[in-house]
Amino acid sequence: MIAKELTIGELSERSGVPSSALRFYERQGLITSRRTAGNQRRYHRTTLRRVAFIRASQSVGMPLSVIGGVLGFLPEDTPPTREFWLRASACWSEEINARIEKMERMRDRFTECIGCGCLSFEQCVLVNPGDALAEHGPGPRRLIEP
Amino acid sequence: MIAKELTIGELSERSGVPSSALRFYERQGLITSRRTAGNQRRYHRTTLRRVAFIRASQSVGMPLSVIGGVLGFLPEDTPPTREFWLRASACWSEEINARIEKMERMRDRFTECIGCGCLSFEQCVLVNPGDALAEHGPGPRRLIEP
DNA sequence: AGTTGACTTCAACCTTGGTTTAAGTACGAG
DNA sequence: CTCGTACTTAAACCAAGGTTGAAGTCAACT
Repeated sequence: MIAKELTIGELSERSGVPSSALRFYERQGLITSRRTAGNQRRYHRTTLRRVAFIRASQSVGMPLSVIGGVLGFLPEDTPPTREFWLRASACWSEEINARIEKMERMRDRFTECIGCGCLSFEQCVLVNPGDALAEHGPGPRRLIEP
Repeated sequence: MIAKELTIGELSERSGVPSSALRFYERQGLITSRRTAGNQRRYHRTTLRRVAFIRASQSVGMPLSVIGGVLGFLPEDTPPTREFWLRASACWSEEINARIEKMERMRDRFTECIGCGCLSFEQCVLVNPGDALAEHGPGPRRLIEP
């Protein structure tokens, strides 16, 4: 038989991701599907990998928008190359490391600040944080420009 | 003169926090106010400290619900003791450290997983994360039971 | 051919941490 | 007392990442 396509139910069961979430991912452009004559979705088998990548990336804290950006480099109907995985991995690691460092700085400042009892609006970096909410980084440059 | 109470505008200006946010904090029970005959809010001066604590805690990633839990131990009309600050600091540091460790584990698993190319639903811890979304920890035990 | 279960869409709803807006009321300076 | 500014409320809205439900259609088994 020719490579079997998956219905949304099958993809859902095999990935453990609810159909509603899969439809949501598709609306967001993270996955794509063919439609049958009756307007039902049929997924290429490689979509399983894409979904796995999405969930794994989410589990390390990546927002869907960024994941989508990276998946844009992955051709829809071919299995991802080993190189893709390696670059994605490097990219995520970098992001995670940046976040860890930021949290470490925060923790140290907090302890310091509390320790000296200075919690006031004029002096304290924590209370008037400049970079505290600067979450919108440049994203996966490494993957975009290999 | 007797210890001056603050209007919401004064509290807002002195803390740098918009009035809308202060009203929101009050609805959430994080701060309290007396009302004038005309139904306007008047804040005790110590509220400035509470607000500072709220913003500092937010800046290290604490959700308002948890901050509220901790502030529950701080009497409304007296300035916070040094001991309170120290315990709160210890409490937050612990939380932050836990989050950092979790992210480090995630990063390592991700690299490992990607490195071996195993990104599949049955084997991969990342794809079926047990603790990935276990954000609802026991909260500030250390402060509750000193 | 009929029935059942899986599929379709759209819209409403959830949480967190607020902001914005409208309509109305209070406070304080002059 | 009047005027302008500051205050009050409720309700609607934003982002993310979906879930839930209603109403209707498709696919497949018998």
